[in-house]
This record gives sequence, structure tokens and C-alpha cells, in this order.
Amino acid sequence: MGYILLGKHDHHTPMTAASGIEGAIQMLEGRWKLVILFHLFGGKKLRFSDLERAIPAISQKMLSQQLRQLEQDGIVTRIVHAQIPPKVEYHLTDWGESLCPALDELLTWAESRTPLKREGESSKE
Amino acid sequence: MGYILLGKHDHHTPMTAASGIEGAIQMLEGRWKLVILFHLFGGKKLRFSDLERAIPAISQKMLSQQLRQLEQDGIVTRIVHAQIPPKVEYHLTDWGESLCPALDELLTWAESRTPLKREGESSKE
DNA sequence: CTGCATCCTGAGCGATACTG
DNA sequence: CAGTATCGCTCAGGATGCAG
Repeated sequence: MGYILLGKHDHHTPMTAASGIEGAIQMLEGRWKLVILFHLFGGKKLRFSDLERAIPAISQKMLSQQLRQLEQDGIVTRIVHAQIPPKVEYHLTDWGESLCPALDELLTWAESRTPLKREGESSKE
Repeated sequence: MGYILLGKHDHHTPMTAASGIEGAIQMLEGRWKLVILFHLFGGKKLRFSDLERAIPAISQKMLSQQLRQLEQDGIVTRIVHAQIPPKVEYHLTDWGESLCPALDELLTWAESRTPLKREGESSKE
């Protein structure tokens, strides 16, 4: 993560915007980010184990890692209850929740595509 | 690419949407997809070499590959002029152009974040 | 000029085991 | 319960060279 793009060119800079977009995409591009996000949308507050249960295919490592990233990016908040047994809850920040409409628009776009198959597609050269 | 997510769970399926989003993200997640896209927005028609010049840091392999993907996804169109020397132009499909607003919204979201530093964050337990 | 084939590296991710 | 540590595999992506 954290790759810098664009060298330099001064005639015009249409990707100045791309930089911002790339940043956004980066935050969402982890293997499980979106899945986690969708589980949290709606102001829901879930525990680590809740997420594990909701996403059976994810490993603790990944869940922990992605959650950390999300937290770092200010998308989710981690609430640690100092008690035994430990209890940690996650929920979206206000900013995180505000991602919903954007994602929804992207989803709308994705579904408006001409019905062409994409990943069963063998190479056609 | 092309990882399948979500195992199975029937209580509720909030990530049904994630699947769609993932598909969309996937199309845009290539290292250079966005950059290329931003260069093409506005109905511009660019040649392979134009794109190479516009994105100095990209290798032909990547440019070619990303372009292929974009074409496969129906986002860009490739116009091959059967002539010597060869001349190939790329431009966004109507659907590709329609991505602009969605990306813009995502960009808006990205820029609306609370001014929090990303990598200076210490753990707070 | 446009694009493909090959080799190599590094990041991302999964599985398992261990700790507070 | 909620993580962290380590190992290893897969693959996206960079560099170079060849071809129509």
C-alpha cells in the first residue's frame, strides 16, 4: 500500500483527482474491507467475534488487520472495554457511515452495465 | 484477481451488496485503472503512446493489461486502425463515462474526512 | 507503433500456533 | 475473548526483450 503515482507533466493534470480517488480506493481495497463495512453499516456495533461469525471465511489475522486499517483510516472506531473477559466492539464513525451513499452509487453504476459476462471470460486473442 | 468472498449465512445478507461493490471495485482496483480512466474522461480519444506519455511511470505491460481489462469490462473501447504503422485509439464507452459522477462522489467522500493523520496513530488500549 | 512473452520480486493473504 | 507472530504460497506488477 501507499504507492505514489504520476511522475510529472505540466500540460494538464487530470489525475490530480485520481490521487484522491486512489487514496479512497486504497482504503477500501483490502480483501475484506467492504464486507466488514457492509456488516457495520447502519450504526451497528459488533464485537470481534460477531464479525468472525458473520464472515466465516476470514481468519483472525485478516479480520484484525483489516479492522486496524479501517480504524487507522478513521472509518471505524474501536471500543475497548477493560474487563475480563475482554470485550471489544467496532462501529462505523460518522465518516464511515457517510461512505454508504457513495458505495451505493458505485453499486448502481456497476449494475447498470451492459449484461456482459466478466469473470468466466476466457481469453480471446 | 477474482477472489470469491462470503461463505454462506442466511440470517441476513448485508454483503449481497458487497458482492456487487466488490465487482465494481475490482474493475477499478488495478494499479493504474483510475489514472487511465481520468485521462480518458471527457470523451477524449487517446492512442497507446499518448497514454504512455501521459503516465510515464507505467510499463507497457501494465498499460496494455489494464487497458485490456477495462475493455473487457466494457469501460473503454479500443479502435484499431488497420494500417501501417499501426494506430490504436482508446476512449471511454458511454458506461465508462457514466462512472465519473460515482468516482466524483467517492472523491468527495475521501476529501471530507476529518483531518486525522494516517500513520502517526499510536495504539490506545 | 502497438502489444505479447518471459523472468523476478514483493506485497497480500491464508493457516496455524501462541499470549494477555 | 481478542488479538499477535511466523511461515509459506500465490499473484500482481516491474524490467526486459521479441514480434507483427
